Amino acid sequence: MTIYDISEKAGVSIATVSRVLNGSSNVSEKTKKKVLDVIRRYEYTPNAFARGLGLNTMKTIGVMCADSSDLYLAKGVYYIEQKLRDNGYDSLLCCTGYELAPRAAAMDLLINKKVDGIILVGSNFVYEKESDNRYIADAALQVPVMLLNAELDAPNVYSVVSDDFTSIYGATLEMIQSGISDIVYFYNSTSYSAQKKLAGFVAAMEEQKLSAGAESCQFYRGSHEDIPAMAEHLKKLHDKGVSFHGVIASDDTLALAALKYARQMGFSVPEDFSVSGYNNSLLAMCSEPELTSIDNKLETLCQHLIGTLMGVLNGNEMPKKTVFSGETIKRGTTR
Amino acid sequence: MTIYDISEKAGVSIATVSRVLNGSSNVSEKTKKKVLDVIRRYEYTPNAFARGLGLNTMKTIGVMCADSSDLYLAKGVYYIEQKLRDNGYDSLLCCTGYELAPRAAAMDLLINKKVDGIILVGSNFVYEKESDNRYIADAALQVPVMLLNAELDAPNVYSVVSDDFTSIYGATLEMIQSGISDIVYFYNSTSYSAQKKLAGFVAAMEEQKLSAGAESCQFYRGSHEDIPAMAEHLKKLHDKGVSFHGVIASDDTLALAALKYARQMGFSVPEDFSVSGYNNSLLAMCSEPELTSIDNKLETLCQHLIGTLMGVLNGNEMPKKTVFSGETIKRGTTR
DNA sequence: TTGAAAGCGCTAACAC
DNA sequence: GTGTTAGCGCTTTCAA
Repeated sequence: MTIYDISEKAGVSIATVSRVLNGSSNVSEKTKKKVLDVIRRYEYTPNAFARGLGLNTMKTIGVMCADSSDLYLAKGVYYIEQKLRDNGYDSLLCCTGYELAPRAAAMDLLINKKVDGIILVGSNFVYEKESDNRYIADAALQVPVMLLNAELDAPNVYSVVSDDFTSIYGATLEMIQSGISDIVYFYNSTSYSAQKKLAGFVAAMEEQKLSAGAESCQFYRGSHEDIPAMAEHLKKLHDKGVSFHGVIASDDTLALAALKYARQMGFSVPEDFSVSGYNNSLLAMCSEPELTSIDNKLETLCQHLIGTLMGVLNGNEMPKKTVFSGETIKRGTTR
Repeated sequence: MTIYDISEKAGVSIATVSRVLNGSSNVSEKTKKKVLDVIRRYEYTPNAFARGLGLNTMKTIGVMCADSSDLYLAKGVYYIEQKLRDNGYDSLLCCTGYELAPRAAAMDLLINKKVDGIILVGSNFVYEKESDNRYIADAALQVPVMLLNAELDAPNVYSVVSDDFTSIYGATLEMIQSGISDIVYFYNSTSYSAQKKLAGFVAAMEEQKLSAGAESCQFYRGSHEDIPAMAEHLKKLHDKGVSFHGVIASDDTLALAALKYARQMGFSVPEDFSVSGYNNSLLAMCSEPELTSIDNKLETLCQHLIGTLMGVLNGNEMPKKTVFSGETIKRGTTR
């Protein structure tokens, strides 16, 4: 069933059918009804490919993330998919892992599929080395690229971020003021956002004349899901003679690992040992006591990101960067 | 840059360019190289919409799930996306929630977008009432529909499931044999798969001459993420005078809630109280002690599902239903 | 082995 | 307010 069949059965031209289909105003109520009747009777729906060919868009946005099963990224993807749909767009999902090469390849794929825009979910898409970010700038030559929780200064690239520096800075300060001075910052990423967080920790510590040297900044490399291994990392640190009674984690998983470590050591939390997480994910409710964690307002970020993208697609001038602040959700792992 | 430009620059016809593009055999090595050179020089890539119009496919699969931020469903979506990409297909993601109407709407949308197939991730897509499943059978009239962890007998619908009945049956039996007889089954879904699980529990209990009445089968309605509320549900049950020292949960979240309840009651786990979860998700590692949970081999299921879909798309006869068995991963919450 | 030409089903400029 | 027609960029017969 094509537009020709409908036009024939309705006794009008294909142009009229097309007008009805696209809600054009210049059609008399009478013919409109006539056409609509035929369309409904035959359950006709226009061919999306033909339409795409003519309009050069199929109202699809490419959504890339390292790993859509990661608790935090999954939430991001979820919100974004919802809000895109609300705006009449579909989401083409691409899980790329954390390496550069497959990401660049995925980008090419998306652009060849003629998506109207690309959204990168997660700060890990922006690398430290400037030249590694060429793949983003290149893609932005073709379609707008939106970064969730990452920043990159390039034409047609837009960023919506949470103020990670300030959030971690605040959490660290609070922990210090609660009377703990031997704090370890525990992280597993070197992305732009991760660097901001680290800087927030260091700033707060130094401001309070506390050491924030290599030993207090613990980088964990390994699976993002292997909590026992993360706990083991802290145990080894302790065994090396480093003493600490507080952990600021860059992620709820790492915070949970810190909690596991504390329990293994026989510390009671939060009396002897404090832990602060990040993301305020489901995990924060899983432990006993429940995790103090920083909520970075992911849904707000996503909402804003989609708003910005829609603006860009409509040809409006939109802000290149928007910053929201996070909020500490205090629960049982801090005093 | 179109196929015409390339054909002109290469001094051949568009048909030849098309042949080269599609790896047709009937092109001399010499012209092939000539065309390929031009293509590379101009970085030409064919227009996907035009191609879609001609071939009537853009190699895209619709992936529906209730909520891609749900820990379990997210893993499913993740594996499926990966394996589809390995086979040269893209994933159009649709998060539909748990209601029928938006699901039927999403299906129409996907079909109108001319996806080559539809995958439903999660047992919740199949409803108890037969007529509510018409939306699936209808969609299957247009494209193959694959069900992950759900079953529906209709033409062009294929199921890949884990044997939930046997898994729960086994877990229940084991708990009984460990010396616990007052066991509560704790669940939050009435999907087909959920019913199988429930049946597994009831079968094991009755076989051991234990009661599996209304009080031992606790249905929790409410947010799938609100662990404290779930724990509260069990607390209320206890306050009503129901005594129980074991919980078989249909989900790791519910199991964690049971653990929280046990802790609130001052039970020590697993000495006084046993808990068994389901899905063997990240959550199983979060608690102390870690959760005994049933691994339903999600990745294997997904792998098989995609294999079946690819077979169907290639016109092969494929099995309508495939069953894998689960495996109990014993950790610290059971004796 | 190659080329010419007829679609694929729609949109939109233009004419009436 | 409605119809005619020229694309959009590709695939695929059919001839040569």
